[in-house]
Amino acid sequence: MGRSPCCSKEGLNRGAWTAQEDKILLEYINVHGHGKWNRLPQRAGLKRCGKSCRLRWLNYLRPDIKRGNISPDEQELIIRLHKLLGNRWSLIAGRLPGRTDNEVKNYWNTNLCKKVKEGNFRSIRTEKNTQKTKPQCPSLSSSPNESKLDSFVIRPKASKCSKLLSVDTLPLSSMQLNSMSMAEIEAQPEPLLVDDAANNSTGVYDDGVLSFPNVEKELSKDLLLDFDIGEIFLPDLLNSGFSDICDFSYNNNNHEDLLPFSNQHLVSSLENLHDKDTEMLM
DNA sequence: AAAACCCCCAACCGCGCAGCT
DNA sequence: GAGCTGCGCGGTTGGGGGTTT
Repeated sequence: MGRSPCCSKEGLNRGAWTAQEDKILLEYINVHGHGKWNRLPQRAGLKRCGKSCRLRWLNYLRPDIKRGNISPDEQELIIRLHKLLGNRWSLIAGRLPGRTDNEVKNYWNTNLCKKVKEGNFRSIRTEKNTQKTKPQCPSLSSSPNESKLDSFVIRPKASKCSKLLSVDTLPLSSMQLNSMSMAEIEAQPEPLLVDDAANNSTGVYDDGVLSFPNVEKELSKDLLLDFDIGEIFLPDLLNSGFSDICDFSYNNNNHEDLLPFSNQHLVSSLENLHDKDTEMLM
């Protein structure tokens, strides 16, 4: 069938953006907001396609972008999240305030992948754990001879989530999980769906922010949903049971022992948190 | 000094999903 | 349900700056 191009290529600028183009785009977005990217260039008077404008805004012009100097904590988090999620750059970037998926992806491909592949990256927190097996780089392990299971990466269906999980069910470490029988795991309570709670809660605006008091009450014990993402997330995450969950080896062949329950929940939570973050930015 | 090589990263491309008609 | 549009994602490319020979 084929898909029509997103825009006519004729007469459009390509390549690096000029300061003038940046200025025009910024001014337009400051006045009109972003969205409707396909119509934006025409309205703003830019000779660029909508996709290009969107990318420029998301990866470069957005005011909350943090550029350069990826900290050791961020490095470690990227590695751990990549171990868990694979090349889900947007999800990984969603856990790194101010970082874009493009930046995380580039950073991984140019720095961390090599380090991880060579085994050069020593975890800040696990320096003392000397028995780590050498990790592999899932994104590059494309050799047909390699078992796909060698890079144990959860790849949940990439779809938008409208429900939020209560993390009550999450703080099970891999050690806890590994010591549980499947029956015990299946007996774990169903996660709370925030949609359900929201249905029973009236939204109120406070200083222009929509909130659901009942829901927040329910979730106030939920550490992952209650933190200040920018300041608290990294240390919290690195010091939480999350690290334990991630501390499985790429080379672990006993994949049946890696309980999908915990990781699937974790991934769902990350995706949901990502959605929540996105909503908060809107 | 200049050519060759390497590396980084901004930008592009194609595809898939969601929502609307 | 089909078709279309808008948007987001992940893989890839190529320009330009830095380093080596």
